[in-house]
Amino acid sequence: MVCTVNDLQQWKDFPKGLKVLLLEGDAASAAEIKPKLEAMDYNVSAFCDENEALSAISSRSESFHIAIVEVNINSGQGGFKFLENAKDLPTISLGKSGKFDFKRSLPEHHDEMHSVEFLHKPLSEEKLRNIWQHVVHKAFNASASVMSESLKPVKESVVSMLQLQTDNEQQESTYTDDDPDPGSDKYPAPSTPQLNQGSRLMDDGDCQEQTNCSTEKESGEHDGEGESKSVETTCGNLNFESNNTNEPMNTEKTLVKNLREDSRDGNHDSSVYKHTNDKVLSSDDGNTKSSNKVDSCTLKAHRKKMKVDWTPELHKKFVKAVEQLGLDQAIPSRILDLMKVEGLTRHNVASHLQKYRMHKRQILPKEEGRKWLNQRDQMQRSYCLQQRPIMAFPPPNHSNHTLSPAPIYPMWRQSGGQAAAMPVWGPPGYPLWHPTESWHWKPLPGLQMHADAWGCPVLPPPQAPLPCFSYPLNVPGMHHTSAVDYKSIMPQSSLDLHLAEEVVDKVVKEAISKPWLPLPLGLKPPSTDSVLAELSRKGISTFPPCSKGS
DNA sequence: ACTCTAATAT
DNA sequence: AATATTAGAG
Repeated sequence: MVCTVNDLQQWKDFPKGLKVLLLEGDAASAAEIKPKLEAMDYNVSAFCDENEALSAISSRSESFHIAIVEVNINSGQGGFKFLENAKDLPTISLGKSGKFDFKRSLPEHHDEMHSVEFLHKPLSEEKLRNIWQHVVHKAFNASASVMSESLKPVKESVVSMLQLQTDNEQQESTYTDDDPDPGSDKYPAPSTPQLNQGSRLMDDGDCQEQTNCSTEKESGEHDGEGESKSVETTCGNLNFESNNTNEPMNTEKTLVKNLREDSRDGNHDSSVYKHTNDKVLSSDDGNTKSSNKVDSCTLKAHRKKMKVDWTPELHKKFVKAVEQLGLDQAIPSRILDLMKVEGLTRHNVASHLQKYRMHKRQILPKEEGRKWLNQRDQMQRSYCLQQRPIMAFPPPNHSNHTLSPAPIYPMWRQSGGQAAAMPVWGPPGYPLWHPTESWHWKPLPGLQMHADAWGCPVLPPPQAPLPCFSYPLNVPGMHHTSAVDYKSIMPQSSLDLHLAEEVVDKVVKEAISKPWLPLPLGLKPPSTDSVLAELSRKGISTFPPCSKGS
């Protein structure tokens, strides 16, 4: 039957001797694959007849560790029956052609249910070799169900890990030398150069955790989790390293971490950082070369709080939530709600928010100050522009002075107090916003993808599009808005007065504080429409009707 | 009870 | 270096 964790532990030179059932449509391909598997020291039983295979597993099911089954979508019985009946076995489905996504063509219930993986026919050696990982996975699966819920994370990390599995480690043909650690570092990841940068600090985190774990373990003050112990050990021995070069099985790569509120919260449901879409993923931001390690820490996690890995994805969610909330209302709890990331705690968010705000405060005022002067730079592609041309100047060649070359859009400034964070976004596909004084979110040089980390090119949520100007409103009929207000609203214009830009700032300031005057620099006031939209967004609906146009 | 901030710990 | 944790204040 299925391998247990213990089995694995005791398995001397795993995966040598792994018993593989091969069910192939035709003898020819069976004859082709079988030797390959055998060359890897797998113990292969090949079948061409589904029923034979079935009776084989039913009569001595314990003698197989894994099955590789060719499924044939076109012919009614191509392997499905076997799949149905071999649920106990980790089963790899084999697709005839690599040309189409046969996985999708499978009857729904065959999806994840019965196969641990789907492979296309021209099988690479690596893929064949890696099948042992599914056995491991299954073992974890089983133990997880026996053990506490808290082990799920482990299982899941293994799962996701396995999904990443791919072509690596071609070099050695076998794992031989009784090394029970087939995934260890001696198989360096052949990742694509440009992808390398994607690999991130996860490892640090893991290591750190690992440290924690062992420490904690040694202190031994633990509930006698005998089982978990054994798994831990096993985990420790199994360091998978896999690379993702495959069709990215739609899944974002995830290395699941789990979190938990501290004991006083008594919040037990929070443990796992994962949820299909809403998981705290760690990871190489969609990159590759992930060196995933399943370590004891993952287990431990259910005791200790784990660090949240604020990946760009996660951060994006965060930013999106913040923007959706409208900045001034962006408080941890609400953000948390919006993010809908399981396992994430308010604390986590708060902490992140703190950083986020600091960042914004640090860089935005400057940007803001320059914006006005910088307008010449903002290009036409601006999202804002499509609604309202702001700039009267034609785009210049290049501002080679200090000005940020990136288009910055005047944003709505929120009075309300300190943190006047503001979204900066732009049209999709435009590499706007290079945070000039970019806070190195992920200081990987050249890793542009992080530009949007704090970056904000998060598009305005369709539900609550924000107007994208911040020019102080001066609408006919709204004259009660005083210049004093503007000052409090945009105090930053005085910040840089002592700098070289002081002249510019002056102009800006003036424009801000005297909205009734004609705008300098060809600036146009915001349209009434935009103003109204913003007002209504802010719940102000009682304003005198005003005439269109300015 | 929650948020914010700063300081400090990991 | 990035997060978490803590503490004090609002």
